[in-house]
Amino acid sequence: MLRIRLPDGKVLESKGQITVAEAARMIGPKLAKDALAGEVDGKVIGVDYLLPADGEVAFRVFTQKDPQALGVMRHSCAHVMARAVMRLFPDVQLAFGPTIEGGFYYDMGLAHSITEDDFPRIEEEMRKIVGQDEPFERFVEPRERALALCDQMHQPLKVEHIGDGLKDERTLSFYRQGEFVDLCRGPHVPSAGRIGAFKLLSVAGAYWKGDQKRQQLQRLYGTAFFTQQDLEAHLHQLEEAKRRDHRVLGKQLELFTTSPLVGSGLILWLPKGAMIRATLETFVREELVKRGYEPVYTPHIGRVEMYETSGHFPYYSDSQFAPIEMEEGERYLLKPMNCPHHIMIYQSKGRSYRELPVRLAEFGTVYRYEKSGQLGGMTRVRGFTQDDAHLFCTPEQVADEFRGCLEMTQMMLKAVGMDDYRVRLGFRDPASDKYVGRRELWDRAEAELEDVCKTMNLPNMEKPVRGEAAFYGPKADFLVTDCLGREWQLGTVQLDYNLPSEERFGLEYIGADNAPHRPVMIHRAPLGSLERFIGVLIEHFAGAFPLWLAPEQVRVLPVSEKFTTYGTHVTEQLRAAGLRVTVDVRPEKIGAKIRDAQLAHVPYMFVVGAREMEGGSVSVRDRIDGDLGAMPLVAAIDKLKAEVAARTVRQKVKMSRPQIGGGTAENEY
RNA sequence: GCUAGCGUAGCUCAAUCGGCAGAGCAGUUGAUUUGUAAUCAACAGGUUGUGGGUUCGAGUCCCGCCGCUAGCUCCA
Repeated sequence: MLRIRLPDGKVLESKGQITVAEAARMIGPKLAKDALAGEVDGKVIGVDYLLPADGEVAFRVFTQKDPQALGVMRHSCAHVMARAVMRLFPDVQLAFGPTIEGGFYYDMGLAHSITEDDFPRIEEEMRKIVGQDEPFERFVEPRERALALCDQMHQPLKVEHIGDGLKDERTLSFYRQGEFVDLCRGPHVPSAGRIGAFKLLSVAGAYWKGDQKRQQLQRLYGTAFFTQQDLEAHLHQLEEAKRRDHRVLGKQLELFTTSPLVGSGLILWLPKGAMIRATLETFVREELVKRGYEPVYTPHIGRVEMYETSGHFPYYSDSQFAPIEMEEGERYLLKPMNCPHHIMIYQSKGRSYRELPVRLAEFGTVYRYEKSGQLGGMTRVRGFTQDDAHLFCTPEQVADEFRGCLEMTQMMLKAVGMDDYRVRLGFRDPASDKYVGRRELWDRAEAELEDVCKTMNLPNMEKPVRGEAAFYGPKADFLVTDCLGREWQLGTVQLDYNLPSEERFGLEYIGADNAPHRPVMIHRAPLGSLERFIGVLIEHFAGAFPLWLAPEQVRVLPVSEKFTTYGTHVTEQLRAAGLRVTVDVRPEKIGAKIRDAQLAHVPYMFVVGAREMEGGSVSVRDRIDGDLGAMPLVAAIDKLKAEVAARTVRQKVKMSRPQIGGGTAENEY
C-alpha cells in the first residue's frame, strides 16, 4: 500500500505498484495526458518510473507550465539533436549532453567539423524525428551488459565513463528512441512529439571531461521551448543583449579602444571612457579617506625575488609576462599583484599596535599574461587597474575590518544601482596542494570569514565553495551577471594569515606587552578591476550613465546659429558650476541636434533660442522624460548639481539577468 | 593555449561562378537660420588585417602570421 501525497495536501492510495503516469491518471485524465515528468520526494523523474510499492511519498506531476518540465524536455531535445547528427555524419562518438541555463548542449566527437552551415539540415532532421513522435524508452542494464552494449554501439567515451565516472553504479540506465540508444540517467519526456520549438545556437570545442590533455570534442549548443512564441521571445532577448554588449557600446560611444600594435588585452581609454573612470576613482578616493585609508603609490615592476617570497611568481609563472632580465642576474617582474609592494611599505618602519589597523590604498595597475583565447572586451584583459588596498591589523581587529570592507563594497555597488549580485565565499580545497600556509591558520581564517558574513545579511550569499580560495587565504567574492548572462567577479575581500607569516614576509608589530606580534592582512578591491567594472557598468546602464557618471552631462543646443553667443554663455556658466558640458553649434536643425544628443545618451539637453535668451533661461530636455519646459539657468544648474550630489540613478531599462525561463535538470550524461 | 568562425572606408554593411572595390552614416565644403529624435547639395575617403602561393586575372581559392568572436581550459 502506497500513500501518495499531492501538493494540495490530498492523499491518494494505491494497492499495486504503479508508474508516475498511472498515478497522474488517478488525479485526472487531463493531467495524465499533459504529464511530461513527475517528482517524488523532491526528485524529478520520468512518467514511466515506478513509484515505491509502499510507504508514503510527496508526489507531483509536471506539465508544460512547470519549469522543471522545460528542463526535462530540453534534455530530450539534446538527445534528438545527437540522433540527428548521427544520422547525418558517420562515426559519431557521444559524450555528455546536459541541459544548461537557457538550453542544452551535446558533446560529440566526429571527423566532420560542424559549422553553422550544417545547422539547417541538422534542424531539419530533428524536425523529422520530433514529427515521428517515437517514445523515449528507458531500460536498465547491469554493468557488464551496459559495457558490452556501449562497446557494441562503438561508443568508446561512454565505455570509458562507465569505467571511471560511474564506477560505483551497479546498474546503468539507457534511453532508446528508434535506432538511437544512449547511456543516460534521464529522465525524458514521454515521446519526441512533446518537444516544442527548438533551434541550434552555436558550436564550439570542448575537452572530454573538461581536461585539456584529453580529446577535444565538438559541443553543439541549442535551446528549446514549448512554444514558438517563447523561443522567439528568447532569441529576441539575445539580440537585445548583444546590442548592449560593452564592446559594441564602447565603440559606438567612444569609451575605449584597443590596438593590435599596442597588444591584445591592453585597453586604451578614450576621453569619454576615461572621464567615467576618473569620476569613479574620485568617488572611491573620497570614500577611502572617510574610512581611514591612506593612499600610497608603488612602481609597476618589482624584483622577482619579492614575488618568490610572496609566492606569486612560482604559483602563477605561466600567466605572467616573462621577467625582464638585466645584467648580473637582476630580474624584474611586471607586477601581477600590488600586495608585496604594500607589504614593503608596511615594513618600511617598525609598527606599534597603536597605529593598527594600517590601511594602504592604491589604484594599482597590474599585468597578467592571460592566454589569448580568454581575452575579451574589457572584462578579460592583460593590463588592468584594481581599486586595491591592504589592511594590516591585529587578530582582534580582523572581524571589524573585514566587515568594514564588505560594507564598503556593498555601498559602492549600491551607488551605481547594481543590486543584482551574489556573494560567494571561497574556501580552500583540502585535497589540493596549491595553497600556502599552515592548516590552523586556514581553519581560523575560514571560520572568522564565515562568522562575519553570517552577521551581515549579504544578498544571495551561498555556502562556502571549496577550491575557490586565493592561494594565501579564503575570500568573499561579489559576482555580477552581465547582459549576456555571463557572471563576473568584481569586488573581492580576502583574509590572509600567510603572507605576514614567518615563511613569507615575517611581518610584525610591537604589542602592548612590548613583544613582537604577527599582524593579519586583508586584501580588498570593492570594484575589482576598473576595466572589468566599467565594462559591466556600460552594459548595466546600456551606455546611458546616470548624471553623476555621464562623461557628458549636459549638451547646450542653440536653436539656430543666431543664438550661438547665448548658447556659449550658458555653456560657460555650466562649466563654471562644475558640470561637464558641450555646446552643439553646428548649422543643424534643432531636431537633428536633439537626436544626436539622445543617441549619445547625454542626460540633459538645454535648448536655447530667442525666448530663453530674453529671460536668461534654458529649456530643459531630459534624456528619459523629454521636454521639461523652460526654467531660469540658475535653477537648472541647481537641479543638476543636486542630482549629481545625490548620485541619483535613473534608468529607463533596468538590466536584468536574461530571463531564460527555467529549470535545468541535473543530467550530466 | 585548444577547436571553430570572422577580418572590405572612422562606423554599419554590399560586391553573382575568380572578371572595373560600392552604399548609408560620420567627415570636409557650400547653401539653409531652423523650437524638442535625421535640411539639401557637392567633395573627399581603400595596398580589401598582413606576408606568401595558385591563376591571364584574387576581396573571393590555398598556406603562414596578426587581430577579433564563441565555447573549452584558467583566473593571484
